[in-house]
Parts: sequence; C-alpha cells; structure tokens
Amino acid sequence: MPSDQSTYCRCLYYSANALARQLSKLAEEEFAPTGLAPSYGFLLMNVNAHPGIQPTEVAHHMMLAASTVTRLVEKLEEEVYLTREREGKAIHIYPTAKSKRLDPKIKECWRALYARYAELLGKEESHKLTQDVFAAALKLEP
Amino acid sequence: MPSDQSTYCRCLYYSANALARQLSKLAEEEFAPTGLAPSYGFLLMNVNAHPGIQPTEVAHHMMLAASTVTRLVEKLEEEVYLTREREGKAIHIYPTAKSKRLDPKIKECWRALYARYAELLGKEESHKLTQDVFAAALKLEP
DNA sequence: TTTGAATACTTGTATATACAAGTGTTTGTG
DNA sequence: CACAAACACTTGTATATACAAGTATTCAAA
Repeated sequence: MPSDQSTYCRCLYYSANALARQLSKLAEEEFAPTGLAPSYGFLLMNVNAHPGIQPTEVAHHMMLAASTVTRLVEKLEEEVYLTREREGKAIHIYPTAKSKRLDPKIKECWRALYARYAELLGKEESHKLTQDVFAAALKLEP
Repeated sequence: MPSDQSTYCRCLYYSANALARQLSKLAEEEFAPTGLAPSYGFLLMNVNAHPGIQPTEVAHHMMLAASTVTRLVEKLEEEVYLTREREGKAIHIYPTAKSKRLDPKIKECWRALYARYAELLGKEESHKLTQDVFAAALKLEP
C-alpha cells in the first residue's frame, strides 16, 4: 500500500525494482510445482531448447552476469538437471533426462505465471508493458 | 546483447527483472558520490522528508518487506545517518545532522540518475514507462 | 481483570545476483 | 616460435532482499 502520491512513483529505478519484486513473488509461487526457483526454470528451458549452449550465451540471453550463470548451472548440475562438458576454453551445457522430463511442467508454470499477471494487469496492457519494459532493458544495456 | 528473438522478451517477470538490474547498475553509479547504495539514499530522503516516520510506513512507501527496512535502518544507524526511538511498540526514525547535510547531494544524484536514463530512453518515453511500471507494481501488490 | 489476538518490529537464515580477481585456453603479432 | 592479448569460465566475497519465527507491546472481549 505505497502512497500513490509518493515521490518514488516518479523514479524508474524504484518503480522497476518494485515491479520486479512483485513479479518475482508471483513467479516463485507459480514455479513452486517444479521445485525450482524461476531463474532455474528459465535456465533449464533454455538448455533444453539449446543443448550444448555455452554459459556466455545463456548469460546474454538472460541478461545476467557470467558469474551468476556459473552459480545457477553449478546448482543445477548438483541436482542432476544438467551436465557440463569442457571443450578447450569453452563449456557446453547439456540437459539430463531429468531436465527433459521436467520441461513440460516448467512450460506449464510459465504459462500459469503469464495468465496470473495478465489477469491482474489486463491482457493487452500486460503484453504492451512487457514489450516496453524489454525494449527499455535493451536500450540500457552497456 | 540478449537475442531480441529470445522467448524471454515475452515474459514480464523476466523483462522486469532485467530492467531493474540495468537500472540498479545505473543507480549505483550515480549514487556513488553519496557513498551510499541507492536504496539507502532513498530511505534517507524519506526520513529527511518525514522525521519520526515508522519502519512500517517506510516499508509501504518503498514496497519493501518490513525486515528489509529493519536491515537498512540498522546500517544507517550504525553510520550515524539516523536514530531510532522506541515509543511503545512503535519505532520512530529521525535523521541526524549528517543525514540532513547529505540530503541535497542525494537529491542531486537522484536527478542525475533521472537525466541518465531519460537520455538513454527518451524523455517522454521514460516518463511514460515509469508511470506504467509503477501502476503495474501497484496492481500486483498483495 | 485476565487472556487472547493483533500490531510493530527484529533476528536467523536463505537466495539471487554482481564485481573483481583468478585460472586456463586460444589467437594473433613481432 | 614465443609471448601478449583476448576469451571463457570460476571463485571469493559482498549486497539487497525476503520469509518465517521470535519478542514485546497494545487492544479487545469475556
């Protein structure tokens, strides 16, 4: 219940973080059936769709730092959702059977998440907002 | 350099988080002259503007969990930017001279941050985006 | 008036994320 | 060829944030 007349509402840094936090909460709830936090789910989808993908590519796709991807992949490897294979200086990431088996459920959760915020924000509005927000994120990239 | 054709760009959870991360990076840079991370700066502005404010109110204003506010205030008290006074079950937060002295600089940094993303996103666009993003964050609040 | 519920905050613990520095590999240039 | 620069990843460390459970205070109802 933040005050609408708050000065914060005029700051994109603040607003974007607030929105991200709210959505993260929703996403965590919706991804609960997978037993994974949303970022892990997204990463698995990525690897399932592109077996052999490299951490750097994943980092670019997800707009995360390379070190963050290392950490995520590490955990998912521990839990046998994927494997890493070194090839020279490069690493290739492959999904395991466990990961492939989970893929439909992840996608289901993803759709449920979409349905959830589309319901709260309006279908058209949420679609437009997603585009605008994504475009802005791209423009701010270093 | 995320692929524009990425599936991610259609997910608001993902896009909002990406935007928030980029803006946090900008904000950290712009707030560097204050010696504070952006959240601390915003909190101080809040307390400077509302001496005696309670943590709960701050949490509402900033859309943060109460425990997060406790943590932020704790640090700022250690560094003598503010003081806490208990009154029954309530706590009141007051700025110190140090905090009041810093206030203009914080506001300057805030303006610089605004100028920075307005330049990158376009003035009108960033203004509109801020409104839309804030409105969405409000709608998603529990 | 006692007691149970609500309120306001704190504490323990966990997570996602990043930066900077480190390691190992490849590539290009003198 | 040798060696420096560039690349791809990992590791150490730090931060913001949250949830759940805990403490202390106030309020309401029997």
